Amino acid sequence: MSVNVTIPVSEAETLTERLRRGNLFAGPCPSRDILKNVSSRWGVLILISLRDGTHRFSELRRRIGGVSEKMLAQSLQALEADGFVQRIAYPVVPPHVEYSLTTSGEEIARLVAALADWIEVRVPEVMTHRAEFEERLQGGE
Amino acid sequence: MSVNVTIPVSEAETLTERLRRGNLFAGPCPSRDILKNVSSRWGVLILISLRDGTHRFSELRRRIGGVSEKMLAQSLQALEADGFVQRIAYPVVPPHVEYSLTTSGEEIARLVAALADWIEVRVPEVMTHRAEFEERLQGGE
DNA sequence: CTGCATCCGTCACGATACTG
DNA sequence: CAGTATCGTGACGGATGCAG
Repeated sequence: MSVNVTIPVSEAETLTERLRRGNLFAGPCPSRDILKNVSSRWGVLILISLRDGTHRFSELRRRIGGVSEKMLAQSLQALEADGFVQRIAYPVVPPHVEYSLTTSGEEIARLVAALADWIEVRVPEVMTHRAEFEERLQGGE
Repeated sequence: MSVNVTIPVSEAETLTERLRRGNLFAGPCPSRDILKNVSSRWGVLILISLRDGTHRFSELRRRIGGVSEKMLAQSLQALEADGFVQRIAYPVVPPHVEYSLTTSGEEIARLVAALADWIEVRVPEVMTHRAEFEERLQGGE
């Protein structure tokens, strides 16, 4: 369970540099897994969805277009295990389960949402660039 | 090539809300692809690596632990097509190719790096939480 | 050195059916 | 309603060989 990783530290050692405990550039570092859960196809959308409060399983399922029950449950569990999502199950029938962000979940969701916002705003430019890029491939060959 | 997507707009319409052109929550929106390239296993590390300047193919390969030639080339091309990475090939032998961030690449790399930094710092807490979570599963069953 | 092409194993993912 | 179990497919990703 050790996560000690040697990292190169320059003379100009910043604050986050001193606090950094993982190293994404080292292959077997657990930070890779964490990033994977958070930045996965459905992980991103779950985190963003939960930013506006508590939601039930079926609400999330409806909100997130194209997600299957299996993947939603799986992704939610991964985020719960990492401590980003809190799950509360009320022992009633029919079942009632609520999902919300933990404190650290809110923090990381903020960063993820910033990335998502940037992308959604820039979709047109990127698509244009993609078209030009592929056009250049045609002409160049 | 149309990317028009209807999005719900509340009365409190923010700035990014008005500029938003894509919708990650709609299944077939191209924003999903963009996010995928950027937040992919190797895309993240490439963007972060290029933040400190221009690098050659083999430099990136060495720096990013565990990446294969194939995936590095593939990921770089995806990022180039989307306009985040600029590729300059010098017509010499042996070949010499340099990769760097475009302006929009720098912007998105900043956001990705913020996410990565946050994760690397929190690796220990998350690992602890994971252990406790799995322990609870044992005891609860 | 920097790729591209090919083969091939793995596993992520979706569809479906079933349980509490 | 909120999952779990099972199965089948396809995409992802690694290894190797080759070209410019």
